Amino acid sequence: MKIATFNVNSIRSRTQIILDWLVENKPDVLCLQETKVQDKDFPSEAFAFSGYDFVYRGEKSYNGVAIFSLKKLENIEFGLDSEPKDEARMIKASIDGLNIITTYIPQGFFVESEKYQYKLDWFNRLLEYFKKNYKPTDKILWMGDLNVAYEAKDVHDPKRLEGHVCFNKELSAVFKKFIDWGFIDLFRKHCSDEGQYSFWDYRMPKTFERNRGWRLDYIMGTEPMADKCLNCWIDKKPRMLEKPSDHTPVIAEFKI
DNA sequence: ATGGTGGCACCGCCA
Repeated sequence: MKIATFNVNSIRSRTQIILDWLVENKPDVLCLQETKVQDKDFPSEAFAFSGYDFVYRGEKSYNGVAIFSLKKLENIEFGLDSEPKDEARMIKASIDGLNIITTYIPQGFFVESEKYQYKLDWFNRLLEYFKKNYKPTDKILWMGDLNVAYEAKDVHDPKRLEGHVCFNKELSAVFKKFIDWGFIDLFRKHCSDEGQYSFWDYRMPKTFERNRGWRLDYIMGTEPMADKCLNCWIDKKPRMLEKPSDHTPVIAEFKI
């Protein structure tokens, strides 16, 4: 079984890239973030004959999440269980007793802003959601654009970037609470190398070519899933295409 | 402090 997550930065502008990627990689599940489309404009027709079941929740211009699955998605819920639910940032679904949660965590703007506080609150509310609804012994995969680089090796210049809304000690401490509860970073289970990133900022020149990136996209699994995880890697090929997203997919393979 | 780009919506906002 193969599971993937990808921040597409607009599903309408990258429909063909996603379709091609599904055909080439045949993941059992693909979670998308930043679809940037309200539900009535979601390009459902384009995926109607893809062989995938899919669910989505979006809003105009910003955010938006989706899950594609070869097996039928069940027990679908949108958003957190506290207000604001932020439905366009979270979907929960299950397949054969495997719980899949995808999130697009708020970016935070800058640390002194209310948006950053909202981000921290969002993480804490999500942790409460996990604690309330699940046990660490349940089969859970939580994946998406988590907008956190957990360790120094998850950014290209930790000295300069310390204090950024996606890389600072306070944020890493919040993220660590998920690890302490029982989530395992499946990429790091298999690869401890530096220089492994899933995001390269468009706003500076040649970030991808110079590998000035960030690892912001994760597949987190509870122990029963980590035990079954054969490999987890970052697929840079979509980032080499003509009109790439600023993110690239992360994939995990399981012996299931 | 986040911008040199890119996406969307609508002539600025968000990453």
